[in-house]
Amino acid sequence: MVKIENVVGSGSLGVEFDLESVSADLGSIAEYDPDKYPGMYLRFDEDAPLITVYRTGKYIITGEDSKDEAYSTRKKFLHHLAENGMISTPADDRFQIQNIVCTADLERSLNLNALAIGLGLEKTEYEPEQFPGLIYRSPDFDSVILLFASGRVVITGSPDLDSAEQTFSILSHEIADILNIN
DNA sequence: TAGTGTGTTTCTTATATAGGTCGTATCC
DNA sequence: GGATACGACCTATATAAGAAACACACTA
Repeated sequence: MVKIENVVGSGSLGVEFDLESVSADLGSIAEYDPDKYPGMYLRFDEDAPLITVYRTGKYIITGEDSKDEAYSTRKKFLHHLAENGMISTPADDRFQIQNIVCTADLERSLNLNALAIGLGLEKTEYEPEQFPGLIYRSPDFDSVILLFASGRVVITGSPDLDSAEQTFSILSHEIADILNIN
């Protein structure tokens, strides 16, 4: 079972913003400190996902746990800008999901040293002194996989859930083969 | 050598994972 | 004061974005 933990999407509104005045107009939902970072942060609620808006009109949505919710947040964001007269509607913002972070569980503990050898040393990085997880990069996948001794798995870099599920399925079979051989 | 131009790196945000370290709090 | 417990934060991964700070190459 692959579960989405974070979705990152980006778009471009094709208009330039004066972030100083935009943040002043939007009030408490906006946070802008150009000395700290050139982007303006926008959050509709305390636990809501974060929207980072740039001077060029480009923006990033992070912190959603599904693709649909990311699109829903984008819709709310565009509606809010239109309501405040900052953009015209309908806006063609070329919004795209860029990255999905997923977790999964192999439901068995793993010997990461053995797994690094089995999966191929050229495709894996495992330095437990530096980081407790094994990093697996296969040319067969779009994404990068982090494997932990507990059997928990993090899949990151996927453009969609189908791709992450496919990656996890292939990985599960590869690991099963390795463990059966050993 | 100084100035300019280009390219690279770092910063920030979200999120899971887990081991290690560090600081703070509580108890004896 | 010492021991233990707990939380926070660091490490790494992907991804977008813009700006600043660098490093390096080239020309005058």
